[in-house]
Amino acid sequence: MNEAYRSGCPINLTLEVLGDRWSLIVIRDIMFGNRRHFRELLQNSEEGIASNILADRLKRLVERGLLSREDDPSHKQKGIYSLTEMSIRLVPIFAEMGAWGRRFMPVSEELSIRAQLLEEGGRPLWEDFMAELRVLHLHAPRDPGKPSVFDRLRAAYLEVVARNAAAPDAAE
Amino acid sequence: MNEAYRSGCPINLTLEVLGDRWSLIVIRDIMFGNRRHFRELLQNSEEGIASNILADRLKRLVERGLLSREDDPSHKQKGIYSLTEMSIRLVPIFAEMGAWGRRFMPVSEELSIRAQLLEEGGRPLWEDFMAELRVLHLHAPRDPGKPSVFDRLRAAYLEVVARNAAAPDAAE
DNA sequence: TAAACTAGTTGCAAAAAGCAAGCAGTTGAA
DNA sequence: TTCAACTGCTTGCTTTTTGCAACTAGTTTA
Repeated sequence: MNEAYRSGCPINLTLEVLGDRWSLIVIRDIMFGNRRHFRELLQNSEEGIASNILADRLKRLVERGLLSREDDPSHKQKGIYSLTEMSIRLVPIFAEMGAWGRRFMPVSEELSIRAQLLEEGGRPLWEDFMAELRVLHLHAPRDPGKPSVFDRLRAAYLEVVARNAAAPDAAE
Repeated sequence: MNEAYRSGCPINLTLEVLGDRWSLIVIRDIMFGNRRHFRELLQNSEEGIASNILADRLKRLVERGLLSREDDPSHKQKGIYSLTEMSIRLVPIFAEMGAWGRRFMPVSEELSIRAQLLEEGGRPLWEDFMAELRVLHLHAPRDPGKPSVFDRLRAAYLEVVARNAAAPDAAE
């Protein structure tokens, strides 16, 4: 439990907590896909995470304050994983990573539409999105006037999926 | 050499290239510390990277287009590693990671002063810094009017180091 | 009451990271 | 001209992490 960090550099410390192949993927699925249970995270995983690694990452992320876990009142075995302020504040990093990936990597259209919207919306949209994640995950009061960024991102994604299902030759 | 990616998600693809414990550390040292040779990267490494891992990462990053390597004309054995446009565009990610690390992790004052300046300067400063990295690494023509962001970051760092050397009890 | 579903475990193989030492070629000073 | 120091790595070995597949104990639903 005694964590000795390699250095006090903020980039290094961020990397020590998030710099592996799965931690950010798990947080991404909770954040953008609203997957809150173990099975949802396991079975809907685009990248196919293994159950032992998912279990390990969830445990580690809870220990380190990036996620919280509560029992689901509707099912004695289910746990509900939620973002914390610490992970909600990763939104700008996700947005920048998405923008970079879109520019330099062979992304698919379907999976990059959300990154595009986040990039185009810029910091004001990120702030709205973070406020909304606080409603979803931290029981913050909902701002009645605001349209949902979360829903907008999901709708855009589903629209692309539907369009590509209709004309599968144009996919990717 | 046949790279099969786990998915076409931009965040995943970024993670597949940079999501390990050392790649971004190496790029950080080249970018902010202007370390251009193998030995410089090895011996001045704050985190103590091993030589075999450094060799492997340099090779991988060159293969993947994040660094380029040229022979140093002044020494037959030396290679000079440079950033590419692909890695220069990581500046916003570094800035956001630095800001996040400063907020949530136990950073040291000395090593976080640059992150603080980048955060305060915002995107306009990042753009200036990227322009300057293009001069240093891509042989872009220097803009004569601009004061150097790189020098400013370094000066701020050295100032903190000097201050803490004078009053070592206040050091983190 | 049995099938299906829940959150994980367990055991083992493969890959990656980490450590310490070594190496062939190059340079610069005596 | 010779030798120590320096160059970018490499090698051999151990430890840690990842990945795969099967399995488990308890819970819910039909």
